[in-house]
Amino acid sequence: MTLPRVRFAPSPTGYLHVGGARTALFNWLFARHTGGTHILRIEDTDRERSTPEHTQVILDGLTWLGISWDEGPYFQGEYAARHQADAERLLADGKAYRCFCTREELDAQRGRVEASGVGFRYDRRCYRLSPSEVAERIRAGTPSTIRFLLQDEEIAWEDAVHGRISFQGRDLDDFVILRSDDSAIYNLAVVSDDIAMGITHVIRGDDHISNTPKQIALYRALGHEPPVFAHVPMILGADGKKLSKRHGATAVGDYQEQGIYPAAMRNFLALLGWSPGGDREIMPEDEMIGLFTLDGIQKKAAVFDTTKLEWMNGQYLSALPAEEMLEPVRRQLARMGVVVNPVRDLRPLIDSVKARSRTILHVANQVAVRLEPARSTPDDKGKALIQKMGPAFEGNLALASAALASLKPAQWNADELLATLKVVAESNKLKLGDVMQPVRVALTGSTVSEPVNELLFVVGPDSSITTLKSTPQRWDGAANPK
RNA sequence: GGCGCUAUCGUCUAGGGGACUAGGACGGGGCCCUCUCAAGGCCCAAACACGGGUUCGAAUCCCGUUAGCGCUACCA
Repeated sequence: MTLPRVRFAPSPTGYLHVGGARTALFNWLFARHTGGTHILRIEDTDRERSTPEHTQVILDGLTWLGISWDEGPYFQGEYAARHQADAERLLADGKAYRCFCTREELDAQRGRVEASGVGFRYDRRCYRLSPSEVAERIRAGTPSTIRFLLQDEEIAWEDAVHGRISFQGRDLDDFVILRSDDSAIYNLAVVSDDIAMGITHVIRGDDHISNTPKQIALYRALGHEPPVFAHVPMILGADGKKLSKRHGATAVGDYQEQGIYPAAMRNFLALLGWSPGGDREIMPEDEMIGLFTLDGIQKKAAVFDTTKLEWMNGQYLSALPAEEMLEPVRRQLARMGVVVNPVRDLRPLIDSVKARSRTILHVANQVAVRLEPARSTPDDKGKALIQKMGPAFEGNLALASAALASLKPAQWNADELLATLKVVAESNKLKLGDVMQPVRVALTGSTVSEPVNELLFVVGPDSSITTLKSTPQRWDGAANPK
């Protein structure tokens, strides 16, 4: 048995859309699961809209997601000669014919037919031209396209995700396969390339279902068996409409910017329209590959739920060694204008905040505050606490900072810090929280953080004490509203 | 309009004729833990679109209706 050969075939006319990324992911997963070959083919035949920049964005996006390819990238534009030869072979075999209708004529025909409330199909007027008429027009240099002569017969296939799908030839059009400038139309180019590249399984979006009967007809006319088709469902926005820019982030680059970790994105995308069965959610790469099958693919379109993506990202971040997010965190800090001493080890800071973060951005924000606590400002809950405690906020803060200031450098560790704060609370007949919370808010601006003793440890003695002491002045307005 | 695809909690899904009092996850609500929060644990609310069949029995099979989506170019 020959190993499967699959391809991801994006057109470089925009960024890498999450829908495209998921199609790529399914192709890749299928290839890795079966030991087959994953081919990347850039469909750049739309010269108007295709750019090398877009190609690069797609390549970068796939790489970021950890989706690799074994062959390519091939560029469809390089196979124009073969496409043309295939079209002419069809013409010679009587399976296609020249059409001299102009765009304007066709638009007019279409307008008339659609006005009468029926679906438009080309009326084959050029197919009825006599050989001498055709020859005459060619001699006169009349531009022509080549149209495929579609037989009136049932065209059906066993779709790997939908089961049997069938179309009637009479519902389809004699579609153009070669433009008047001799360049191939999508359906021909795809079939020609898929045949040439030995593609065995075509895994692509649902929106191609209606192209499939035309492509099957082309395969047969060209003398080849069609591959297995697997049409994967679309990805929708929260309103149930096709995902588009209106919905906010739709490019994988956007999620990279927002601090999503690639493995989490990949895991989330895999589960959008595919399920291994049972309750599996968070899956390492090798397990996903082991479990992936085409019949685990959903028929129904899926809504992209950003909240669940962020939850999943948080799960990944919590489990990720700080080491592995060092680079993205550093990049983000630089973007925020936080100056970091190159020898400073950021890992303990990352470890202390990652469990409370859903994105790399959250991690970086919290690391920044721990690096420079003086940049903290109270958030809403922080302000509420300050108000609620009144003068006790500053008072307790002073008690805590005095005690902490008396600690020797060697005592600045989580255990000693906790013990010290407990002593402050007990000797002043305060609840632990009444001491802890002001410290936490002063250092971070937030009522949420790692345990306060760990926070102090990670911020360090000098920075902690300076910040604690300066906070009442720093926040004069916030601490004494109105 | 024509053709096609789809239909289980708000969302992602499990489910392949009896195991369904329809399971899990996100989100929501509550409790526990705790200096706070996150994580974690426990609990609650929340769905088989509708109508007909087939069958002893249907979320599961068939038909229809409705709704949503896709395609309907010398775009891909």
